[in-house]
Amino acid sequence: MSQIGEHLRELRRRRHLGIRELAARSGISHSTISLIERDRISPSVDTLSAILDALGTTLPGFFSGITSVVPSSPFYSSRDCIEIGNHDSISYRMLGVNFPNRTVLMLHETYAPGADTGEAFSHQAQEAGFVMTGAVELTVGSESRVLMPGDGYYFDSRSPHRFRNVSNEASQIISAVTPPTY
Amino acid sequence: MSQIGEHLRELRRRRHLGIRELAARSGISHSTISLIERDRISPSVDTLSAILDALGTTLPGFFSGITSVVPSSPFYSSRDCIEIGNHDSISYRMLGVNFPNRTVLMLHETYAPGADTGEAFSHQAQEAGFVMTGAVELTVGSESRVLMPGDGYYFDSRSPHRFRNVSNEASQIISAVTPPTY
DNA sequence: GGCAACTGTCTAGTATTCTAACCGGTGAAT
DNA sequence: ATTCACCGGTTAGAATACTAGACAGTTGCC
Repeated sequence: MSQIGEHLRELRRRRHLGIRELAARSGISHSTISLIERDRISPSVDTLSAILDALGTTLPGFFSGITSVVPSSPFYSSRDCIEIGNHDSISYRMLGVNFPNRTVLMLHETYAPGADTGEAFSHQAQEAGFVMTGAVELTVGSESRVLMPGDGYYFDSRSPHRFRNVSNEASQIISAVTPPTY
Repeated sequence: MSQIGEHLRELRRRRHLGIRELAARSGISHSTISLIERDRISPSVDTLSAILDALGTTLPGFFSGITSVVPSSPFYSSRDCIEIGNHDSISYRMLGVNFPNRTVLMLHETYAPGADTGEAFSHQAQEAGFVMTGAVELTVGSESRVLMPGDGYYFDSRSPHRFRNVSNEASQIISAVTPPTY
């Protein structure tokens, strides 16, 4: 929304390009670019991608350069941690909701007895965590192991992985994923 | 962009969320999400951002580039977590010792009653953590607060910060720092 | 067998982005 | 001072994203 227009305009100016010239190179009309740069419209990903192409940039590069200037409070009480799981048998409570340019996804995970994530496949990221309560069977690739409180894990998320609560009480894990693609 | 839909669908499935549930949380209609996931339309940045918000992800995280890493053994029992603290009153037990190209420093921190880190500056990084037991007074910049079990924090490590155990029992924190500037 | 509560897809209509053409302003050459 | 070339901004109309609601398939309960 906000910084996109400003950021785009700066990228263009840095290359000493006019709006019309950028339009010609990207195949997007100059009026559209003008509107985007002044935050009058929110471009589609296709449109933005075409423009960035002409600037020699990429979508990841573009968004990694955006930094919010809004400072947020460093403290998060229990109720500030928003739920991003499916509520039923598995709870994922996320930390740092409004943190600008968050680079790590920190979670407080709670699994009901018998809860199972099912197999999840490659997202390019790294995952680490400690088991706090209960007992969790973690499968990564073809390996499997039951982790007890105090134990932990660290694996590349590109390997298919799966968590299963094998205790008869709630299992809790504190985990971190970076980049926060989960 | 063809892989956007597939990527988005996988993110959603990984959380065991239905299209309708995600729609309700993001404020975007379920039909739109369906169309995006099947690459029938190219979402506007606003729309995509709203959806990613509900998934606990960010635009930079979503578009972040591909890094290939060869995984080692993903499991770490308690005794595999090496101590990097000073052993006296503060313990820092690190996860993923020999993980190649580690991008996050995951710690199990234990503070004896009264233990105090003193004021610390750090390199550019981000820190997040959950308090598990005890009570910890955290000071970041000029702000200070006592965090109880279940509470957490997330701040930019460039701000001077300090941890102090204000309970009469051991306080434990599970934390993550990225990049692992240690 | 229903019936209810899900799942994801499809369609008709609305809202928004995007384009083409036009607008006034600047500066340089004649 | 006119003309020309360029700049970015504005605006109807075309193209596309987005929404509400209907549809079919699946699961599970009675």
